[in-house]
Amino acid sequence: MNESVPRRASIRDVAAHVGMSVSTVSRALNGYADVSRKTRDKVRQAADALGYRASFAAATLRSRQTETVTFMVSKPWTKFVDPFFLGLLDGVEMVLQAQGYDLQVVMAREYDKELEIIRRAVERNRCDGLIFSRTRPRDERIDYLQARGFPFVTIGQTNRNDHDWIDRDHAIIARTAIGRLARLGHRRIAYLSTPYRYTYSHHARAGYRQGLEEAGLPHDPTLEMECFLSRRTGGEALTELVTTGAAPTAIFCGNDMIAISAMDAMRRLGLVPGRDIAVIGCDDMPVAALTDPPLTTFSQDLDALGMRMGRMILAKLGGESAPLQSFIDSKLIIRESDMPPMPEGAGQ
Amino acid sequence: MNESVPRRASIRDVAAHVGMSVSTVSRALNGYADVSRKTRDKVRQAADALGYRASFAAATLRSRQTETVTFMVSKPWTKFVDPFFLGLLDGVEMVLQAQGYDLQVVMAREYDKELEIIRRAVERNRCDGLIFSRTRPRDERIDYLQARGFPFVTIGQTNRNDHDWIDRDHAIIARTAIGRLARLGHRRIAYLSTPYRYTYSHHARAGYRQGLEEAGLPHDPTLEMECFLSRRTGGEALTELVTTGAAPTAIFCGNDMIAISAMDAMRRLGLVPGRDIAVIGCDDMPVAALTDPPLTTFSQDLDALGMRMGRMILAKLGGESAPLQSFIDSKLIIRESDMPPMPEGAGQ
DNA sequence: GCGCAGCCCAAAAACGTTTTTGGACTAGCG
DNA sequence: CGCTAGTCCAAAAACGTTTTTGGGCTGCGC
Repeated sequence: MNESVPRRASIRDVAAHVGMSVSTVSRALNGYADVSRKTRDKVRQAADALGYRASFAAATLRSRQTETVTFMVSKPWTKFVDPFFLGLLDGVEMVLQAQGYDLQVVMAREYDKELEIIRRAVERNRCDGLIFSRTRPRDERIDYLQARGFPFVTIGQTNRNDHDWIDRDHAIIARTAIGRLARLGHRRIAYLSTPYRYTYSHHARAGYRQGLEEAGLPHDPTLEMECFLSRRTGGEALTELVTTGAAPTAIFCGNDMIAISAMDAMRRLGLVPGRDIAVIGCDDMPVAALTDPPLTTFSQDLDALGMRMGRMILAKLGGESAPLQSFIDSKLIIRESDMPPMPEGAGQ
Repeated sequence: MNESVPRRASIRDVAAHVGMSVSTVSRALNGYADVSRKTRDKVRQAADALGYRASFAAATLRSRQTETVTFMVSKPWTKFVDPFFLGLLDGVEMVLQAQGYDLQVVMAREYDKELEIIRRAVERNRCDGLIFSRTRPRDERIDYLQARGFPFVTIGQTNRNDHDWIDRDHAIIARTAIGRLARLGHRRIAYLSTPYRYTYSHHARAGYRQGLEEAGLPHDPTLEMECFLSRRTGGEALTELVTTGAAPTAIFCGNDMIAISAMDAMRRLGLVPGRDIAVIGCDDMPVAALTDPPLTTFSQDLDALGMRMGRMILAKLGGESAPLQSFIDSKLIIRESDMPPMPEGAGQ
């Protein structure tokens, strides 16, 4: 179809053009020290003139280096949830490209496919390092990569936790939220959890319980509800709590989507979100500032998170062998959804 | 570091294992017709047993085929704007993977870098086809690819328009919006445009003007304002309109972000969005349903758009040479922000 | 028995780099 | 002058596939 396009210049052409050997050209282009500055300049100039670029396939075939990091994005990060994702990528890409690395993103539709996607990438040698998230307490992706010694960084921890990760400290976040609600005077505080298949949900729950204890509040298991994106949303969980008569006066939600969904349900039940039931979310999605009332929630500095991840994976590729593990800051953003409880007897 | 991992099985190993030649194994694995079914099964089985996977680099080096499509996402698609992006990717990926193609995403921080990114991908042979968006009236990315005969599909048109694209019909969208606002009784309708560097902004403006004409309304150039994400946001444009005394009673916004920003400014000016100034947006971002008042806007079926793009690029890779160009449907989603104008004299 | 398809397969070339190996030249030192 | 170290470079091997080329079987028709 495009036969008319002249064959691309190869390294041989460049070598012929400058009257040097192929190996010298290669070494010059790759910045090796044992080629004189004059030679290097001459080679580079010739390469530019001929429009030469090293074939990616040939280079990685020989060197076994792709200079590429793959970021696998899990499917439930979609629609509403994904502002998180893109902000993150931005940070990662920024630090990778500064070191000459390419960032590639692949999508995983279902969790079942994630391991296969990783195996493909690793075994076909399509990247030098991996980044992914949504870690689970027992995560086969991590088992696989650890066994193979392949460099990777995750967002989130696991039970084994002997690998490289970065995470928010969800235990502290939850504790902080409960502490604040308790100080406002709430005594029945529910935890609307993200799915327990993810490790961080457990950390948040632990923080929730610790927060209750510190505030001297009893732990009522019926106030802990696991929520999902489709089946039993935050709204459905809240409705359940209210209609079974176990209504809390405040809720802490594992993420903003749950909080928004719950506030929606409150309105449907004739309750005023924030006033009748206080709510604190987590993530500080852009929408959080726009809800009614504006949502009190926990921020995350996505750029910082992304850049930190980029630096971590680069460190790994550079040969760092000690596990790199770190928490990233998260601040409570106080808006208007966390009001004190209604005075006794003033309710319905 | 990971020297202990046994060398990966190569095609030679599986050939030896089944006692056949390397070429037969290759042909069997790649499903050529001239290898018997029995042989193929035997080979596949051996490959599985040995955990063999063809080296990506070696395969593309020889065959010049990457079986990969690259999607370049432009930077201004970030934070708030990106639900668009991820929904799209989902559709594309779905149809690509059904044909055994991989989808890769790369990010472009600034427009200046986009051409360079494309050149790198094409000239280093990292993909067989490209998808990108945010087309401009004169778009050097497209000039480059067309000249090279490299397969690509864009979201959006250009002035040359002799390439493959998919787009919403922004002229019709704008016309529809103006028509509706005019029928509601509005006579001063502003157009808060997306940046004119993008082709579709011009189409929308043309539709806006045509809509005015069809409604028998005069065209007042001061009611056309170009808006950006940072400098002169929708809110700033609206403030300008109102404070210079040229206030419209309705606005049509090139996208939902502009609309949201404008509604925000209205409140700051003591105006009630929807009631004092009607607003219609475009995109139907998830937030649109949550604004106050809920935003009337134009939908886009992202899955459908993505899948259509996937099919288009596959057709191109399959050798289709005629230009593929198509519009994708967009429906007006009526919510509450497009109210009739206030009765004369009832203002402030 | 011979020729001819049709099916199956093996050997080797080719893809375009990077890396290894080894050697030539120069400068410095005794 | 001879030796050594340092600098620069060339030739060739290697990476792991796919594709090309060519050839050996088997069965069938004559």
